Amino acid sequence: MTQEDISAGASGAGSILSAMGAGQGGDAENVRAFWRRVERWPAGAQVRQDASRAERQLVIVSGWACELRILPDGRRQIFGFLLPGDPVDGCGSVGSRAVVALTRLEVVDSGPHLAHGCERREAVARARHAAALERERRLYDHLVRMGRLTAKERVVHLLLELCQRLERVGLVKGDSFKIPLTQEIFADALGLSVVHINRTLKELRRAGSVSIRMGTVTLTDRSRLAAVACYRRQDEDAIEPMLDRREPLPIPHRTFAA
Amino acid sequence: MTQEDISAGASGAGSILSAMGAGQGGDAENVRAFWRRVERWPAGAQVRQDASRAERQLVIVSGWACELRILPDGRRQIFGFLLPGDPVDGCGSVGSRAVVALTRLEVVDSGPHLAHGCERREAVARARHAAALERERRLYDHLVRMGRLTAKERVVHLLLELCQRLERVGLVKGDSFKIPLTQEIFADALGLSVVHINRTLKELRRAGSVSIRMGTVTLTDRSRLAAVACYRRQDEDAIEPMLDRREPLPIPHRTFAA
DNA sequence: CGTTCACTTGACCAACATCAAATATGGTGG
DNA sequence: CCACCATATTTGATGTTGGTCAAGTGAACG
Repeated sequence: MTQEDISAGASGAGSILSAMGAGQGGDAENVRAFWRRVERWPAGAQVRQDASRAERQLVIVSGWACELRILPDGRRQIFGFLLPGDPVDGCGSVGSRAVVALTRLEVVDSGPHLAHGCERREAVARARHAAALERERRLYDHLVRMGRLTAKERVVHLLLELCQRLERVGLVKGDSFKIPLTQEIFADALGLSVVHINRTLKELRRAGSVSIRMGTVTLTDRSRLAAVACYRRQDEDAIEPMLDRREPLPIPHRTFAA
Repeated sequence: MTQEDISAGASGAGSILSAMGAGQGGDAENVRAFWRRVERWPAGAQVRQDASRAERQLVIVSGWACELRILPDGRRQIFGFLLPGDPVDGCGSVGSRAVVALTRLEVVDSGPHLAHGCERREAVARARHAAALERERRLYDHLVRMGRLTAKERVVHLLLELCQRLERVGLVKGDSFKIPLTQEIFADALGLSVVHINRTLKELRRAGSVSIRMGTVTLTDRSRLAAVACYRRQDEDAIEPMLDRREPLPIPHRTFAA
């Protein structure tokens, strides 16, 4: 896959990395200092957030990771994927989930940029905050996927999300992008079995809307796909249309008594 | 249900409300000022977080609410329940979900306590941060429920969560507590149909482990229930046992090529 | 070349959804 | 206190989605 392809352009506009001055905008000295601080993790490694240094705030430069939990009996649930430009930590959710590298990973610590007196402090803080909001929104989306969407919808919905996120960091070419995921990982993310993921992909492929082969995904008619999968892009969220039914929620109007 | 029952003791130790000095510990004058600022919402109302006043930070004093989203075709997904002592907003997740009151609701704004110079500032900020961490953890739990647990496990797991949270604010008597929820709301939270929720509850009742009647839930052997539902209490989370399989995650070790 | 890992397929089964109707339950107005 | 009504809960019959088991295929890597 060439790690280079995946990392290329990861410092897209608005991301934490660009706020740190890693992109083309920064002066050469700054960029060199940036890369000197990059850490690398092998695929499969568990990325630990050293609790003793709370101000440490890792950001992914290249590669993919995922957040997950494994139940005592072996069942796995993946909570989401971390892409280039994403911060590794939530609000600091230590103990409630693990972060595992899915590919070779390059990360930097954005913590120093939050120190008093750093000229980029404001921009980095803003970018981090925006990223946290988006992350929360993604968790809601994921909840909707698993709670209320069918298998086909789930797959399309997730692919659309990944496509949109990768697009923002310049990792989508035309209608195609690469995902370093096995069908098994897909299954663990979407709460389905590998076999059923496989059949669902086959079905989507047959319908011509989605093609996944050798780690390259192509989404031909994204707006149509978005409609069938109830996908709502990140930039188009008003709270109003989220409840515009005559009957938002059947509120219990009975008074419970012992 | 007597709103009074539900609100009683809601300012348990460690909560935001107790940090604000609403409990028995505070002086009378403070408590009176606290109650003067309480706002009320009717059941079914959508609690809006006025975007123009970002520093507004509502906390529930009494009653239940839920966070949810409704899809264009009417499918509903509830993301979680908000109980007395909980802050209404996430990190400020405007637009990605709605908050709806499930009962009559009493809320206060903890924003003023975060102003510079307030003597309780530190304590309130700490409590808010702790609440945010817990909330994130609950989202993960919910994801696991819907992705990897069976219907029976989901119900038990959610009931255990609610029980533990209510216990912390003094709303559990013995093994029993009250929930102002219909089975339909339960279904929307757990991604199941009402009918199947009903049958699952019946089954649990028959097994003697759980009894739900008239809005009162009784969990007899909680530690056994926790075992069967893969429930992990909030206080016992180490990250280690979360991945202690020989094979944490099958990492794609094949290099995808176009 | 054999081994390993991922993907694919078929046969069968269980969990859960859907549809429709009956039966509580509690609130309300007489 | 009773009859009535709207809401919730419960149940049965039936269909669909997705899981499980097992076996086979295909591609990379040593």
